[in-house]
Amino acid sequence: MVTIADVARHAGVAPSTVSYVLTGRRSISPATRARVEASVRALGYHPHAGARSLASNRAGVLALVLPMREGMHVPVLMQFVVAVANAARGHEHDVLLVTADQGAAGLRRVAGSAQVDGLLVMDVEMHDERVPVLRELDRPSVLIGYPADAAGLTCVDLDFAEAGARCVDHLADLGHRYVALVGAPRAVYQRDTGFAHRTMAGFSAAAMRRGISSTTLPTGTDHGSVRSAVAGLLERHPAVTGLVVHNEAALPSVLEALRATGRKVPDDVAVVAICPDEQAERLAPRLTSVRVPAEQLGHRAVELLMAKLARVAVPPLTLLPPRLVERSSTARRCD
Amino acid sequence: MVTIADVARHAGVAPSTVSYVLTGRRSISPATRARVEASVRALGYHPHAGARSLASNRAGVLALVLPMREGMHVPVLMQFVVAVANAARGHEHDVLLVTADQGAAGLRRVAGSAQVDGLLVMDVEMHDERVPVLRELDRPSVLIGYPADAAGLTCVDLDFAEAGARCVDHLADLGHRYVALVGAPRAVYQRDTGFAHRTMAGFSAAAMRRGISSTTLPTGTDHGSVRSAVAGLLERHPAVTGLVVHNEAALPSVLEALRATGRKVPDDVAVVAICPDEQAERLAPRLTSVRVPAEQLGHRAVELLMAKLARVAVPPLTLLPPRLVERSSTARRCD
DNA sequence: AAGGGGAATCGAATCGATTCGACTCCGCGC
DNA sequence: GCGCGGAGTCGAATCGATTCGATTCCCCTT
Repeated sequence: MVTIADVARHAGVAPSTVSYVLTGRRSISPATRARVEASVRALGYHPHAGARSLASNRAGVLALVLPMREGMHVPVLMQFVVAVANAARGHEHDVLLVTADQGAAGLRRVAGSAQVDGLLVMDVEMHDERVPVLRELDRPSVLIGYPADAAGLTCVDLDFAEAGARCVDHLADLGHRYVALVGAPRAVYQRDTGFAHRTMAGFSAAAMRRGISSTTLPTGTDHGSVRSAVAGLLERHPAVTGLVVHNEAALPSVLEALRATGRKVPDDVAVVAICPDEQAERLAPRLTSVRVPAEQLGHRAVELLMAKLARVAVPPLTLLPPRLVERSSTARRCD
Repeated sequence: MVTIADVARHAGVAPSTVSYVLTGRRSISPATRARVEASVRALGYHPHAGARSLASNRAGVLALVLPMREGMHVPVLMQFVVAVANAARGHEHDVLLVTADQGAAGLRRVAGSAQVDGLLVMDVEMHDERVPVLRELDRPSVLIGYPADAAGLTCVDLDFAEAGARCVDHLADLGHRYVALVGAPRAVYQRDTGFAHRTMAGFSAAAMRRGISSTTLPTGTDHGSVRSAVAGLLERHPAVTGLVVHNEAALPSVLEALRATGRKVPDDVAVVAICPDEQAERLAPRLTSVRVPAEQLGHRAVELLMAKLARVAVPPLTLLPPRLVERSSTARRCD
């Protein structure tokens, strides 16, 4: 292995000088800088990560705590992971994967062993056992999603309440008087997940505000159950003309189910989805949707974490504003 | 931070003794062991990862190089990632994410800085720029998928050629005389990806062997293009009665397209998919399929890497045998 | 000409674990 | 009774960077 001493010898300087060239923490004459950089390249020097972390008390690694539970839409999750990895690389950091099934102990382990400088935690529940642990850790963290008690934490999320409301407003503006929310699987609500609750709350509140009728139903992800759920909904509430779908995995089946009952989109029933743009583009018809900005969320989460690492103050809660994009699954309603 | 010296003092022993208790590399009297373990718990001691890696020359971390390119099916990929993370934890290792867009330089960086003990590389192409780099690195690696020249490497993969053949055999056994392969997006073939080629080769060879007609077509992933591709296929080759689909993302659209042309599955056209079991179970009708054993592959890859780290010899190529599960999308054909 | 000050560099201490050699007991065999 | 060997423990060297004074040198001011 090539060490900093080897580079120093090769360049004819002290090891500390090499270090200062590399970290830029002290001024270095252009001549020396050039000589050292040449030696680094000539020898193919990479600083030893362990030694660096020991001496500098910085690991150059962020922990990303993955959720692995029922009802999460995997492609969205993956977009997020990749966005985080890229953003982290932009700040000279790598990403260590921690699976959620390691629970709070996993957080303690990676933080306690100084393996990571900070933590990103996804899919936080309203009452999450990991939240108190994060508070007591000596390392900064950023949550994606936010728990009931977010005091002392830094959270990022899409403003799901506003997203639900936007969908209703859009439908109401188009003349719909009765709308339904086709939501996440029941399990997601049962385990008290913030984003599902908030969407529902925003949806219902907006319907009240606009004075239109609304109903909601949780939905599974397999074709059969989605189909029968949608059919049941339309049977019980035949006046429903607008659907808000917050369940990425069920989207194709929802459209199929509408087709099967002979309803045309958007003429008989309008559909607004909360899902990533690519998915909205890929289905037929192309869906009016509020995008889930996984990429942005990941990016922002890393920015916030880096700021905390640099001891810069950050807002406790960052809610990204939802953006609704109109496509072919909604149209003005002429009653 | 609690150090090993703190633990040693608390337990009334030398730091080295604490280390031996923790690593088990020398014999320790039961009494001392108990005392040290109690102190470790009492103080909440976690060894400093950097210090450990510096002293022992082992990082306790594996690199996982993620593909991030067109045509990969994300849920399968994610299954794989999680399987790797869990398997690694089972061997006291963590997983560091390296995105493929960092290319060979990324590998050099994480290996050169001793950040990881070994590397897992996914989605290897036939002529992959990373392969020569892996050969020259001083750290062991395992590839998922295998390149044209696999000399000196360790590779794991599903036996895709055999998988393609199994599908054909199954259809031939049921009496089909004309089968088609609905494959990956054209881009996947163009960039010379092993698994797509091998499936196709196995498919075609088996058709020859069984003396039945066959045709193949690459397919996109968006609804419209899949639909027209399938419609076109059936128009040009009306005698086709069996479809082998090796394109997870296109599956729902393929079924839809068949329905749209008025063909019944399995009565008019039989369908065999190469996809994860859950997906086969989730669609309507439930699909006869050869499973893509992402979980097993990840697990096996980690096992192989750990063996190499322990300097145990391992086979250069591990091909997992495909398993075909019969479901409702194929049935005996009575001509 | 003396002295102040900043830029550039060096040397040595430091981070926290692992590991090797050495030392102390103790029991056993002869 | 002496020596031998193994079990158990300790002490010190070591891993490879960072970082904090300290030092040198030069320029500029007064």
